[in-house]
Amino acid sequence: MAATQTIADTDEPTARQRAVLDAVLSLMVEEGDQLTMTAVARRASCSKETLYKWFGDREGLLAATVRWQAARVRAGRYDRPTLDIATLRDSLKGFAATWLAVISSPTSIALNRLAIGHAASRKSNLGGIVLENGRFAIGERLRPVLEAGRDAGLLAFEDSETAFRSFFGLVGRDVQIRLLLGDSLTLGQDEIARDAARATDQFLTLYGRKPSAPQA
Amino acid sequence: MAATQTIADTDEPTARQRAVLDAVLSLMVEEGDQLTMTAVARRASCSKETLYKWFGDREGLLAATVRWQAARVRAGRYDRPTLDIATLRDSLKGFAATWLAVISSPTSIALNRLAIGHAASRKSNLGGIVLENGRFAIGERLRPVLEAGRDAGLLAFEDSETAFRSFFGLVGRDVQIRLLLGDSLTLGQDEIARDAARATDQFLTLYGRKPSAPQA
DNA sequence: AATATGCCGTACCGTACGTTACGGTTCGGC
DNA sequence: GCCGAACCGTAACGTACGGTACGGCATATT
Repeated sequence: MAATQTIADTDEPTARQRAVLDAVLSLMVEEGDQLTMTAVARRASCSKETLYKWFGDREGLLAATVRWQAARVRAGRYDRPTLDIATLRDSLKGFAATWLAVISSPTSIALNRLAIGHAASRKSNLGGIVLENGRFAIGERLRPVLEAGRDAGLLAFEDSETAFRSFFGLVGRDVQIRLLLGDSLTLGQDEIARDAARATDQFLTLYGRKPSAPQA
Repeated sequence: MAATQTIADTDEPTARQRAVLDAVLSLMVEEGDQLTMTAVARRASCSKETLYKWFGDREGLLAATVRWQAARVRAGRYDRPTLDIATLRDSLKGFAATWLAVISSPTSIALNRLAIGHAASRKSNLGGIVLENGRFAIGERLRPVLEAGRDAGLLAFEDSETAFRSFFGLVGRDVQIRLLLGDSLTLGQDEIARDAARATDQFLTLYGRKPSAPQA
């Protein structure tokens, strides 16, 4: 290793390296297919030699890109779980809207396409990284909210994971798969807000405390 | 043109051609990545020249494969919409179970991965074909059931498409995206049946006539 | 000033793969 | 039994791309 600038899986990328990763993202979004090392080098105005020194190989570059984008998305923080139904509803709506905005963003679409393509061949963990930082990360962050809601007597469910998965389905519906397959589906700000509210209402209908407890 | 056996987009493939397409499917499922023309020819015990004569080029071969698999899945027929709640519930459960079985099958996963990978580059309509024969086909087939349920006073919704999308979300949840990204999620027969029943119950809770009408 | 380091730009290498071409074989029609 | 069409197996071609090597430049260090 010595003093080389090789970026390890855990290191923070430098500013220049982040610029390179942004170039990868922009190229992914615009060209989709043409994500070649030469194209990246040209877009980022760096040499291929530098790419290989920093990221090892193509896989390493892609993995670093996924992590970089994940770190950026993760930036949004969430408030403490609260005790009244209005705040709970707002929290859920916020989660839903954020999630819809993420999965409908061109960056997320391109990244997921890439990871899904690589999931076909075993030798690569891009899919795992995307799952870990997408689907599972949001699940982990929503869980305390759901459990706080249950503790406050606002929600009723046995397993928070199962409850979350229903919420996930009500929010996302067919949006992600349609976008991934190239359907021209556009979600504006107002549409996202409306869908988030609808999904939240439906979730509260299913798992709220007022009506009789659902679930077999 | 002349008497060549070139298969057009609308033609039915011959038995031998279907065998070739099955070889493509098996190769896709097993190898994922290694879907090369040479590998297909070897697996199908045919010459590459024949592949090109029959399917034009690689794109044509893949498109024919998608259509072939779609035709096979479409084989399942569905009964007439009925008028009592028990039959409606059974119809919905049947749809849900079928859909879960499809999206969790190795063939569907491999096919969707391929189509998603190709959706990144514009010049290909594999994604459109998959959408048309998957998501949209099932939507079209479920719609008469939903509308019959509404006409019979069992369901309440303004837009059958919107209602269907909620059903779609409640059934699929995070299953498809997790499988596409390589998550090791296995759905057995009993699990599918349980999930289908749960999703149907939840859908009926949201859109059934008995409780107050939901939806803003 | 001299040397070293880090990086850009580009040329280069090896390989994988889509596509084409061709010789040999099987088979239906005459 | 002969002819042509269809098809198999394989070799060959062209290209695209991952990865490497190298010359030049700019900045930092001594």
